[in-house]
Amino acid sequence: MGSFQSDIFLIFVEIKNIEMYRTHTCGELDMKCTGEDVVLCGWVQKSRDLGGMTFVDLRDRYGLTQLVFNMETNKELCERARKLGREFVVQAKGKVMERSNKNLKISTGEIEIAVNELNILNRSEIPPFTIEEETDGGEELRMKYRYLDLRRTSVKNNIILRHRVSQEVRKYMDSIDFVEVETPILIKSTPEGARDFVVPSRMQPGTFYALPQSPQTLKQLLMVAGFDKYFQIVKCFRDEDLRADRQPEFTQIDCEMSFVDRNDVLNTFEGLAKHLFKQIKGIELSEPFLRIPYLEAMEYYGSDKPDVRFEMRFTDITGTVQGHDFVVFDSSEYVGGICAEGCSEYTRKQIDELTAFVKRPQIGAKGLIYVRYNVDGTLKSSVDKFYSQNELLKWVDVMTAKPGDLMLIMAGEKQKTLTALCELRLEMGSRLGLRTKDKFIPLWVVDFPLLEWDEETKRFYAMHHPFTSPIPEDLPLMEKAPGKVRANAYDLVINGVEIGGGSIRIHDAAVQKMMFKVLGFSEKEADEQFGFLLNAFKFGAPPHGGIAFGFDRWVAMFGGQDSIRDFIAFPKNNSGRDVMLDTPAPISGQQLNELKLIVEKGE
RNA sequence: GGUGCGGUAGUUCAGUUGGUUAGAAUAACGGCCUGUCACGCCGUGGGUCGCGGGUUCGAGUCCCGUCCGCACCGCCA
Repeated sequence: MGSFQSDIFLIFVEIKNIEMYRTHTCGELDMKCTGEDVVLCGWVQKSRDLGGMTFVDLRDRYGLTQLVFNMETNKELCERARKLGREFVVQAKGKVMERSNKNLKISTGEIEIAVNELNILNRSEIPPFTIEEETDGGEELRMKYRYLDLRRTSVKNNIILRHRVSQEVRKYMDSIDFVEVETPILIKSTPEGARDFVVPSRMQPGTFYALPQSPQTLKQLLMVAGFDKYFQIVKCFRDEDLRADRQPEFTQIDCEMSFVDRNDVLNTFEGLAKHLFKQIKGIELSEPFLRIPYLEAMEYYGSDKPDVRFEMRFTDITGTVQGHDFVVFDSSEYVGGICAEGCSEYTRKQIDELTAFVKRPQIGAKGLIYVRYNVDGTLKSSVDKFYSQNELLKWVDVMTAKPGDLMLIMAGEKQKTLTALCELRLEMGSRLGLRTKDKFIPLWVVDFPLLEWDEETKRFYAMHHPFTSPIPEDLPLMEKAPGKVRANAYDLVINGVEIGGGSIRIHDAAVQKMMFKVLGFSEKEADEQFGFLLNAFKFGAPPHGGIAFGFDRWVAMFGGQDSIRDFIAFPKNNSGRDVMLDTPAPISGQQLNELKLIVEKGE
């Protein structure tokens, strides 16, 4: 007790005597500064006590600078330096000196500070994990002490990268006349889409705000208001289960424009994407981005977000292979395959691995058939019993295989098989090293279906949202074949990651009415849920459309990682908890009373 | 809601078929050391084997339940 208090007193005295905390950061001194008197502040990364002298690595946001203490020059100071613990906060005054032994691994490695005054600004407990690049800390511990984790270079750099991207977004959007407008966080719950987070109202007990899943309707109202180019970097909330690339609160670059068609929107935001790639990654994407229709993406890649860094498209060989008494193929709705270049020498073991891969419960394929197209032109397959070499040669033709290739084939119900082939294709892409982190191929997926049929509730749901406009030429189909109507919608996909999506919206009251009808909303229900929007559309809504980008994902992609978690300062864990804040948590009885809420106890 | 993997020293992990006092590395602490930068050398302390129950002469190890973490499926307009 006594010693703790005297420590406080000591620190207090030291702080009082400080006139200027620091003259430089720990990342900026070099040989040009030798001889200068400097003052540095930072955290003790590590100290190395060699007996006669002691080295201390001082760290701040900018880098690492070595402090040196010598028993011969100043015994008392050197002994104090020896007692510094990890993560102590100190101020060091001294002279910049050239090192006799240089460390070329760090930018300040040619110099060191010969310290003549050392002030301990604050002490630290022993950190629960090492604050180093190769930390010994596990995920959970790092999240609990996230403020310590954020001291580590890689996590810190991710957060700085995020800052840089947001700055570049604002710079670019401003340069093309977009206005950033903040929209409210306490809004209204809507039935469609993801589950809402809700906030109880105290003033009107029994009623609730909802947090926005996106500012969709609000940005449309801004279009009615005449802000013809709007954007916002904005938090969105969805109460759904988490993934490595999904957090319950996440950030979007939300954009909307008036008097535009699809091309205008795609071109504008291709511009933004190119700007970011240039500024952040130094990559010049000069070609226009590829555009492929949804149906084509599904047919050739089995996914609405294909990774097109490599080809390996699917070939439908149903017609070629059926009718040879091979019951697996004959009874299948779809038989398709991919051709893995140069893999004909795959061993039995490797093929078994792939078979096990597609049979995993998550993929659920029944099996995998292979055809080796050997370099000598012969063919070896797992279905040799049913197909002659001549028959197999037809497959080679259809799949445009070359000697040395390996054809991998799956069969079954079409949709399921395409999905399984998609996983197999990605796996082969990874195995062949075709999915390199430094290569970026953006792609617009267009012409999504407007509606999706749900078997459980026996009704259509909007694939995007209920304000997405149909492609004009499909409008006549709305009444008789709603499932066939294509939406004027688009996604930006980069390296198999859905980075953003949007659409041209409905601005015509009659079309909107038709849409609600197909979705099974009565006029009354539509009015209750979206009356504010429908009402606004009566007062001169301009034609408009827009897009929203997953900001966290985009930053993570620039940072070369699949998980967005380390690009968010304080993320939630797998089950939606903030383990640092220890929340969600119960609230007090008084709070519940004020809100007129009763919480049921137990299950 | 479901599937898989995991939970052992402050931390990251090992721990055989169920069998003596549960180990290693690292961190911490003490000592030695004048050019370290993953410093080196010597020494010391440190364990609710997630929690509860069961089987057994005996459980870190086997069984049941439960909690927590990670990845994935469902879900995410």
